[in-house]
Amino acid sequence: MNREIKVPMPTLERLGTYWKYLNELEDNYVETLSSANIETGTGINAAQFRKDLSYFGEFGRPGIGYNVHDLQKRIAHILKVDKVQPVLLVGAGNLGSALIGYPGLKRFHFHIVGAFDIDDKKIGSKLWDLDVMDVRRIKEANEELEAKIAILTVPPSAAQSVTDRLVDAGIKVILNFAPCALHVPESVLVREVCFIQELTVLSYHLSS
Amino acid sequence: MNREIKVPMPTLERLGTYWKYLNELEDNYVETLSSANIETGTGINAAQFRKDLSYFGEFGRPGIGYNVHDLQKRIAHILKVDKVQPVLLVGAGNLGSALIGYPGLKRFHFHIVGAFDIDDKKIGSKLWDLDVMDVRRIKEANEELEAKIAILTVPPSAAQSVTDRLVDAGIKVILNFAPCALHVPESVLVREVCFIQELTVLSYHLSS
DNA sequence: GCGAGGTTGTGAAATAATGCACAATACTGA
DNA sequence: TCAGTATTGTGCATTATTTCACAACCTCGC
Repeated sequence: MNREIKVPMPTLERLGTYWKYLNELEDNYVETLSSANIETGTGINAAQFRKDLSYFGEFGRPGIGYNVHDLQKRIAHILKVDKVQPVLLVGAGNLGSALIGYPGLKRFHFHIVGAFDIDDKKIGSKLWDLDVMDVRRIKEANEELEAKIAILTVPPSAAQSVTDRLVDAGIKVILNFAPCALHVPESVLVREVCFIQELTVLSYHLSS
Repeated sequence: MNREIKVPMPTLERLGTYWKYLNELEDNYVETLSSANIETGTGINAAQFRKDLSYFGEFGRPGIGYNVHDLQKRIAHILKVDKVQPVLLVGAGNLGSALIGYPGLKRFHFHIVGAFDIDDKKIGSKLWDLDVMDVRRIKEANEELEAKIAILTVPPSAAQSVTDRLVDAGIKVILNFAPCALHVPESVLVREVCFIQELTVLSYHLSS
């Protein structure tokens, strides 16, 4: 283990996979597992799993394996999902609405605590159990909500201006569903989710 | 250029980014660009862009750069998105509905031609302009539709059984939104889209 | 026609990620 | 107690990916 070296991005991404799998095992009352079980369950190489964990300390016992509950808790702590994470959602369209209704978010401790839009027709309406608020008041609203994470489901034309507001409102990381590159300060991290891009990769593999 | 060597996955993924960006430039009547422009516009290193293209041939002219329209067309051809790609969608819930209504799909030549569900209450209803069909009849339906691509937006508990049907119906690639690993034959390619995992990566970066 | 300035395509170097292999450790049963 | 079997954590070899650096090429203006 070595806390000084920065953790590779692929390791971080796999950590989420492990965590989801461990949650599933816990639900099924599995108490113990080995790295070989991880390989069977997730398709990720057993040595890779052990190496990934080694960035953060020691988690298992030689000859024994890992305790499912402990490992789940410790990975949750590393990923900062051991407590509820408040999340803002901007863009109350079809996709935004679908995300708010997505049961996985709550299950994994991401709670959408505020929904915003720029469209006067949407502002004030209900989206599930949330009131859609005016995106122009997002800074004000987030003084109370104190979210650091935002999900962006606006059309690409609005994405940059909304992003500027989010940064101003104290948002530190953004999950961007708009198919466009966002310009943010160094300190803010953006991850893109692009269905089109996923589909093009798949499309390429047809008949080749 | 070397057609014998298999193209790295990261290259393939970036190809989609280039293609989207080229479409945008075309819309803005830009005729010519250099690899340096790509770096500015997409954040991807200029040499990386040139190397990526080199897997498929020569595209630019030394001293000049690239023709936007030509490059767009040639990348579209490589990705097999130069013609309309028919797509099946299984799972007529919130997320499925949002995807059908997502304008980006049509714009980039992915046309959802059939929607399916297992729930009798949904079968027969309309989703936008599509009739929701019985997933048990998907093979039959796809004999006419001839889609090779499927999007899966069912709950994890149903994912594997639906996947088996999709494979049986001649689907070759699957975009999986269900948060679970799918078991498919060698010849079928699956890509996972997992919001939770994206959020955990972002969450990790809070305050570190 | 030629030099200056710009740009590609690509071999080679540098960097990053993965997977092997093994010492160290733990349990089980005879 | 000890042999046999299982499993971790990690150094190192391997493989994959990115980036550098430069020859080859193109245009323009004088």
